[in-house]
Amino acid sequence: MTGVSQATVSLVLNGRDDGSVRIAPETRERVLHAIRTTGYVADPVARRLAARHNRILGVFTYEPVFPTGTGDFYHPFLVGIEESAERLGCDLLLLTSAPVTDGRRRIFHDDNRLRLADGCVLLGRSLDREELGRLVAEGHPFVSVGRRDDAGGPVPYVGADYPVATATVVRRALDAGHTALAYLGQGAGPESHADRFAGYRTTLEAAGLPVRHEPTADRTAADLLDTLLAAGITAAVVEEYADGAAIAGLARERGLAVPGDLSILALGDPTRPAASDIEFTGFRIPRREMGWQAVELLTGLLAEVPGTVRQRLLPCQPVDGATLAPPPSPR
Amino acid sequence: MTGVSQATVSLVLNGRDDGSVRIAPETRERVLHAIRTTGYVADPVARRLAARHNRILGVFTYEPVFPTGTGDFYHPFLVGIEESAERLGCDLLLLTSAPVTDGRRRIFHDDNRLRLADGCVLLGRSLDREELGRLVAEGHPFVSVGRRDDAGGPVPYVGADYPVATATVVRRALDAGHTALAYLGQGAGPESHADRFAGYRTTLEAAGLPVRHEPTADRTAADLLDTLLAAGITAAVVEEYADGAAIAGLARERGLAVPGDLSILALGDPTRPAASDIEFTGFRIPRREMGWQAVELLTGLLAEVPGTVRQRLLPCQPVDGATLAPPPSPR
DNA sequence: CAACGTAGCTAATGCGTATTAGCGCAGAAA
DNA sequence: TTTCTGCGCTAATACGCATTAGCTACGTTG
Repeated sequence: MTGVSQATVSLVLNGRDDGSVRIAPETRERVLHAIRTTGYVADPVARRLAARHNRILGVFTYEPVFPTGTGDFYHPFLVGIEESAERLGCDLLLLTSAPVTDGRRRIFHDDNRLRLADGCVLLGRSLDREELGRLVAEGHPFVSVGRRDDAGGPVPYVGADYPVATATVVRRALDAGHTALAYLGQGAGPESHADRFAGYRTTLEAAGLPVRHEPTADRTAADLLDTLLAAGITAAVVEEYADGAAIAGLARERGLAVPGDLSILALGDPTRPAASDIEFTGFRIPRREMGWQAVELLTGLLAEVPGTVRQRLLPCQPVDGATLAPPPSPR
Repeated sequence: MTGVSQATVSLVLNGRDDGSVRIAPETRERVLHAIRTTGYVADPVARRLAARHNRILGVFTYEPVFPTGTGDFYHPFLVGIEESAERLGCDLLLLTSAPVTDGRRRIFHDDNRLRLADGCVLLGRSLDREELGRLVAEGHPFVSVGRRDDAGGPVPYVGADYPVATATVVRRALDAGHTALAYLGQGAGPESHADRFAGYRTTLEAAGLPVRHEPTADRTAADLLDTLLAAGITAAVVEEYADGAAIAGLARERGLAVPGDLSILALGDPTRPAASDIEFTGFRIPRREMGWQAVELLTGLLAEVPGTVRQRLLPCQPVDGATLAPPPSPR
């Protein structure tokens, strides 16, 4: 159309104006005009193949991205991710094709489109350590949403500061007069659980109080409640919101007052749908902010911005709630 | 590693076994072994460049994908889209980079990654007709979630059958004895609104009743309620759930009974956050199913499956609700 | 007038794969 | 022995762009 070479079009298209390349303003205008009238857009695939990057960020989740069963726990993360991506002019590639093997999605399989993206954000309660290690080893740029232990190298992440948030909540209980507390949940396994428990443990140890821990896996609310009451526990620190809701509901059914007879502290937002109109004392995970910063961090890594902090812990927001009261006076 | 050519690796990788190509089982095994040990994965970009498709589906929304302000109205669509994509082994490319011009996102801009995907799902209340026309004209495979009028050609879509759903709701009101109804909302503009109004109009006309219509734009709930009462309306058919909630709330504040004094029929789920504990009589939009089928249809188009129905209307699910009662006996 | 510089552009190449025509070779047929 | 046949594989090319060395034409300088 313009009698100009493909190279020139490419140069104009990319607005190359640096010292090494010069295009006559008149030619440039002619080409731009042709581009405008034809609506020509460079093929993003070829572009990526040649240029090695394309402003596409992968998003991998170990659970469905748009969850139905997890009470939309992940939704706020994605809101933050999307906002940030939009601001930075990036597209998001949801790696939904990852096949489920042994009950979980796998990043690495024989047709993964991971490398189509410049980098990748990882989301999920527990990431597969082997896959994480491989990401590190192969040098794929990525950021985890949620703190992760090293996996053959430091893992870049944007996490929530569960130790501090949990410690703060526990200290509130101590300040209210509680001396018999128990941690309900795994307290181990995924970093998010271990971190909570660590905050709980150190706070109680510092106060010289016993560190009680009740696992919840495969136990009924009734069993748990019985155990707590038998042990004289006055404040339950629950890892999972849903467990807190179940116990609170049951306690009230039995005529016990929450928090009058039993205080309940929830360590974060519901990850499973939990029907409850109670507002629990505890904290909120800055999910949107975490998603937002994860993308920020990832693009920072990609641009190799010097001085980028690769591991960030964000503070959680305390929630006063209505489930903490002084312990009942001993009978 | 195996002393074999790149072409052979490609053939093995793609499991080519058809008559035209033959690989000795032994060689094949050697190559596969090398692939396994090195964890080699073909570059998806180069693959796409050469093969012209890559099982990536674009998702374009005219509002943010993970909405905060729209009360998650779009979320169920995305759940369906993701489920379907996962089942089909497709990844999703969220076109979040689309810049906002004149208050809305634009598909076509000078760096759109649209063509990176094999096809595209479009989501949003009202799609830009010009852009829609261009998609059709340029032959981009796409499917709209929600019915769309032709745009320089038929638009493939998976929509909700608003005419029938609305007609059904209105007929319920007629059966309950109402003769003074009014439609509250735009009733025009986006197809979804026009379709609702069409269902309303035809039903009333068939019954020989007047077709009243009150626009809601820029009007307060008080103004609307006054107008309805002054006109002796006994049943309000509201396009927007949130408007229904506002009017119902206000009516009750004023001591009116809903539905005793005024029945309110909602034409679908909330698109704006609406705090209301009322369950409105009306219908539910099969959002998840729509998303699901949109992806199905799109992959059908891409595979050029013969006999693919390109325009589908899905039935809405009636909701009995608690806001329809016989009209009050005239005073 | 020759050597040199510079602005403006193009030819050529690489990115990593899929595809296809066709080559070499071994065994069968003549 | 020669010709034929089909199997197993490879060389070469296309895909559409970004990049860069280098070419041409037109001053400029000594």
